[in-house]
Amino acid sequence: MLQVYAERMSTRVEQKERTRRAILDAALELSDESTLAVLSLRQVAKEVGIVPTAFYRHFDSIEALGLALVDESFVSLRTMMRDLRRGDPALSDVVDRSVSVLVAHVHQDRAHFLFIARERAAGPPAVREAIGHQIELFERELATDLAKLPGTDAWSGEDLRVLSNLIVTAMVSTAEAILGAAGRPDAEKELVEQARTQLRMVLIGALNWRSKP
Amino acid sequence: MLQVYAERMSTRVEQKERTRRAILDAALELSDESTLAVLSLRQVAKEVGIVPTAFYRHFDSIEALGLALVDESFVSLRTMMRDLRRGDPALSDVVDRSVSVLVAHVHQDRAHFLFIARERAAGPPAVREAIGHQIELFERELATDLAKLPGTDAWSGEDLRVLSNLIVTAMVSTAEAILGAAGRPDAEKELVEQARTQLRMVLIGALNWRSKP
DNA sequence: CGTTTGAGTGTACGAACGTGCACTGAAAGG
DNA sequence: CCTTTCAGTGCACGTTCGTACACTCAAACG
Repeated sequence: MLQVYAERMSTRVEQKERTRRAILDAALELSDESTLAVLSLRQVAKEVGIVPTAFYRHFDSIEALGLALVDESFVSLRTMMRDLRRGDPALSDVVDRSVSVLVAHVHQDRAHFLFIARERAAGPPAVREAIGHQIELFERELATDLAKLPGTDAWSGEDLRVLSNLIVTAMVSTAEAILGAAGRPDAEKELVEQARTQLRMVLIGALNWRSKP
Repeated sequence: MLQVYAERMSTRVEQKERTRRAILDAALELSDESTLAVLSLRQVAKEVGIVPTAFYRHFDSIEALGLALVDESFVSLRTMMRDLRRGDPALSDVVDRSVSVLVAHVHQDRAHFLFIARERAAGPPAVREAIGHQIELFERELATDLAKLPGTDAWSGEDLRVLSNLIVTAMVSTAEAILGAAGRPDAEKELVEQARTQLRMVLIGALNWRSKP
């Protein structure tokens, strides 16, 4: 039953995985216009080239499909986080580098970012919850990273969490704005500059924290 | 034709306005579950108690209804802004007061805030655009208010705009979080405290701006 | 090599959708 | 008082939807 010596993927499961991928891709593409909530099983099936009922071989419902897309999207984001963590130099250029990495990933994984931005606010409750949970994990990771920076010794864990939330919120907003500025490089450039300035403002506030409570 | 001496509203237009209001209210209520995009004309009509085709006597489409709801929602927000501007004392308590006013208005106009939060990200393009435009106006108003505060003399208009955007972004995020924390007063209390801390951090950063560029 | 498995097919159904069209009847207007 | 206006009615249509059910047929299994 189980192919222990995986010399080659059996064609059966290969084909199933290929169809599953096609469904995920089609859903991602189709939900770019409007929302997951208005995405019909039949639309997806037609786009993929299968009969509607065959959809159930892969997902129980559109909502289950949505949860799979959330997981997939956040894999991209974790890659981004890893890129960000490569070398943690002084504060001097950490801002520029962070924003650059964010922008690069937004372009590279446009569909996933669009999906998250939309469904975060308007998706089915389960999807919204899943996204909220992932973002919360992000905030926690950022907090532990921030704790490693010099000058944060006297900070409480609570303050670190609050600061992380502020930064993540600002970055999410920046990502959404960049998505909305597609095809207008000048507008995007301005947004990038704005994000850098904001991040610097926040960091300056953070570094002066506790001294002026 | 025009009732110049408006002794009493004629019953005809009164009734029409009443139905229009009922449609707006029904749409607001129904779109709380899911999105405007999945809201059907027939659902709204049934909720209101009219026949589907009668809907067209008031709106051309669900999207037009959405635009009307955007206008209506931002009337609430402008009321909030006016409340905020009443007396502009020292920075000392401006933060606490601003957050309190925001929270009060979120509770008072819950449906409108929910509508804006959802449609901002997932509504029809025209609706998204209208919301984005209104938020931009907010940022501009906030920028002119900030310019009146002491200590901002050396600021460029650009920096003011960037700061306003950051603050508005944080407040929008706070409002969304509070909406999501309905019925959990402890969680809300924590969110309020977080918002206050964040606003203070940002203001400290702003006040030290230019000195540490 | 015969048997089992399961991804994908084909048909068919009832429900909900947007909208066109002809209508009614009471309030507003002259 | 007679006429016009128009919010709301009632019906009918073609589409799209989710899903049930019985099926095929090739790969995988033993």
